[in-house]
Amino acid sequence: MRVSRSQAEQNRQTVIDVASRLFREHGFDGIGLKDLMKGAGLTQGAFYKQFESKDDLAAQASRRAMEHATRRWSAVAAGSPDPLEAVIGLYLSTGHREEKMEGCPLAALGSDAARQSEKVRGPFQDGIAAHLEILDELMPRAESPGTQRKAMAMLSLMVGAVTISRIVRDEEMSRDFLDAAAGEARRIATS
Amino acid sequence: MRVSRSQAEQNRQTVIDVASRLFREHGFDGIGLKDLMKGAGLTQGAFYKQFESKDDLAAQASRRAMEHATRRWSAVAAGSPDPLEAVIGLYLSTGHREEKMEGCPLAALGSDAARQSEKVRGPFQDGIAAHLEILDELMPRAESPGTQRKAMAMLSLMVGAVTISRIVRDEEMSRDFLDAAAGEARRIATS
DNA sequence: ATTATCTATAGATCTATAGATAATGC
DNA sequence: ATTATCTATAGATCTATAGATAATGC
Repeated sequence: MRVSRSQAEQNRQTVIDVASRLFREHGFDGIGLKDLMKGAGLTQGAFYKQFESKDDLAAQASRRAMEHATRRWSAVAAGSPDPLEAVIGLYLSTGHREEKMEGCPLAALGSDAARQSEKVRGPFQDGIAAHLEILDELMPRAESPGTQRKAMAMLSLMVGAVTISRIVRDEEMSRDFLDAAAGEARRIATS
Repeated sequence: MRVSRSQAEQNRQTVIDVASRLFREHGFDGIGLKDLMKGAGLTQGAFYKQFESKDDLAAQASRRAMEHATRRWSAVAAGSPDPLEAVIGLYLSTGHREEKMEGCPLAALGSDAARQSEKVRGPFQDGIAAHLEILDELMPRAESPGTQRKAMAMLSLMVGAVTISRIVRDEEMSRDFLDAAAGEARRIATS
């Protein structure tokens, strides 16, 4: 039953990956250790040799999810002639709205995260700061000062819009929120 | 043990009021029927004579919370010489950030609501529409068309900012999000 | 006679721990 | 000998139901 150290380490990484997705889909309280471990092909009993507690896993999964999201923004920006527009367009798309499990952890877990321990909120804060840095760098610097504050407003706008677009049952209204936010995000950048 | 019909109805209303606050504080999955009923001075056994299921209570509590929030916006607007500024100032304040239990359900339960049944998301959608109507009416109509879309962007911005300000552990950063969003909300209105 | 609430409980699930097992690592 | 994972379980909690109780409403 015992596996090699590298296999054990790989299992641990798989659990964190799986948890980062399942927490985004079901919320921190909406999925148990049994199903989280099952998602990684293990049983519940193996959990506590790998993690201190569920809160510990939540913290590590949150860090991984936020870092993944940050890298995604960087990649999208790097691969486009209009980087800021690319980030805005991708984030405020129906595609992102539908893929909660792989999408932004702030939109998938925002109100949940506010109720978590400091250990979990720490990784969220770090990820937020990283997102702000990317937006700040992409912001046209010519005529406009205060890009830091603009980045904060833009992130708030985008997170709020995707969150609301996922609540709303009416497809047209849901889409309008994404479009309205995209339009306003572009205006924030160029004002 | 039996109480009069009007007393029973009053008890039901109290349960809905209590639930609308406790769900905002702990999330839909973060509080059980036992504690919800206890908050209304009753025991768990009385629950199913009053409600179909926990989901049923979640829907009714969500409706009440959203209607309460809408009325609050109306009242604040009606009592100020600069109604839109009053709503923005109140919503994006540290006071609102701290009083999750009495504050906006979208900020307190946004990512949770997206995972709920249609029965719960319906009341949220109705409340969102009501909030948009208020913003739309308060928006200066002079030079600016598309007030409907502006209202959507403004609501997304405000909900996102309060949600993030509650996650962030650093007090200065948290406050900066509220201030940045307030500044941008004013600019959306007057552009 | 009806019924709102109570106590009690069923059956499922949750987090966390204990002890057995079998493969690794020395 | 050590240890990663397994099965099994403790003890708490969850939603929902059953039956008793006592006050209302006819």
